[in-house]
Amino acid sequence: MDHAIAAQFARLGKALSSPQRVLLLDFLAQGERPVEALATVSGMSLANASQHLRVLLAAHLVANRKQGLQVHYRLAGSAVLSFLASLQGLAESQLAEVAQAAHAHLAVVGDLDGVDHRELQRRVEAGEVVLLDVRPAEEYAASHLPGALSMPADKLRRRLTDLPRNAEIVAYCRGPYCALAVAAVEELRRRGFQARRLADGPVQWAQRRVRTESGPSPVPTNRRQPSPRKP
Amino acid sequence: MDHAIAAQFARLGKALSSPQRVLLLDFLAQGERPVEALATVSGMSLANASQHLRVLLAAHLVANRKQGLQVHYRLAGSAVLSFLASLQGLAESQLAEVAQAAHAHLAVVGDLDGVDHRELQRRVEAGEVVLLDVRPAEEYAASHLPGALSMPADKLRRRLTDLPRNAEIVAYCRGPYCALAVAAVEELRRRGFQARRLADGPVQWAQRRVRTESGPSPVPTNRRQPSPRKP
DNA sequence: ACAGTATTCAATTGTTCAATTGATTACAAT
DNA sequence: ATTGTAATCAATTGAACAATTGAATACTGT
Repeated sequence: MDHAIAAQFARLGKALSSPQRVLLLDFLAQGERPVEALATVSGMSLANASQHLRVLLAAHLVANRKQGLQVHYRLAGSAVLSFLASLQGLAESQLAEVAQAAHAHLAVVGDLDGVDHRELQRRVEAGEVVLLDVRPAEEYAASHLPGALSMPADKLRRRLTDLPRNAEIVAYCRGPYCALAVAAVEELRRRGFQARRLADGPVQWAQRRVRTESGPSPVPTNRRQPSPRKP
Repeated sequence: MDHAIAAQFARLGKALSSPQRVLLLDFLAQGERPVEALATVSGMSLANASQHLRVLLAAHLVANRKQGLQVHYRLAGSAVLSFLASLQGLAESQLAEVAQAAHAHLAVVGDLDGVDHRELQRRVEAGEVVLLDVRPAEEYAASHLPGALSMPADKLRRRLTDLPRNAEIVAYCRGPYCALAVAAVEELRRRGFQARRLADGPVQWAQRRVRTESGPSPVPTNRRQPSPRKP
């Protein structure tokens, strides 16, 4: 391999060499976001987030588009998403720290991990399972599992009455390293619901070619029976 | 995703952020090598190569073992190999420079790229194709395609008489970014042989789960008919 | 045109990194 | 024990990087 070509590969490594940029990519895996939202969610100053995004842009890992005053960033393509999946896979297999950290405070008894999404889909459609997407509404809108209800973590408590006590509740969020669904499941169990966490998130869906939908929640703020059934 | 977990992912990115380390990983993808060999082939000083290898070791991307005076390094597992494949895939899809560089001076008319290895294997066994592995002998020994002959690039000229003029010759080396097979094919064509390059190398074999063999060449320096036939 | 907002740019700081050099360790052979 | 060799360590240099700050740009709404 030539030095010049190795340097090109290293460009991608450099882009991934900062924890902040990895964090940004992970958020971008949830869908397109404006700079300010990314800065807030990753805990960086606006200018700093902007500069990190430019680095990712220079590495062609993200793309952006201007809409009014805001600049929306997104992953540069599905290749980036599947690469992130393989990076996470590598980290889990090679870095004991990652697996340990993940399973230490991010696991709940009865986690669904590496689940058969086709079977899950069938159970959702049959009404045996209520799927909860506990990410922020924008991330649900960008991409979610078919049949899932948008139930942002901070609104869960207020909407408990919408949830059935006879069906199993499966909550998911951004992926195996996201704490939202863990907290949601623990809360639900405390309230007497039968709840489990689905560890997969958009990165894993992409890797396993799981079908997704996009668009806003079918039941925005209504107080109706939210469990979707076959017509 | 937590900051601490992102930092773990970034460890891997950091390890890949230097062209020299990418180069080392690419050579290690060919098989286990002692430090000195890696330093030589990558054009680094011994101390420098050693330090880069320690960085890769700290990231758990490589492992080593001591044999006598020498320390032999190898990839830490097959997960690393498949990750390298996905890194190369990402680079090709996202960085126009890579694809361009590769196809500029590393392509030969009639390259086999993304070939069906099962079909290739059949033709090799049927004697319709002579497979040449033009990498150094150690790399051939570490892993090669079944039925391939070890024909290091620097010995090709002396062994031209071993090659058939009626069968097609397919040469491969370290992968799409390796120049050895390109040079070999051009040389062979000048001499009137019917030759093509197989762009795949060990990284691609791993990705496509192509069967490989290891061990020394079946015809070390003999002047015998080297074309392998079915018994 | 004007004010307001989202983002980017530019200059600065302290930190981290890559390569070189020379010294040191670990081991094998004799 | 002594010698030689492979690899690593330690200390140094200059270069690249991350975060902060304040200014500049680009666009919207009025």
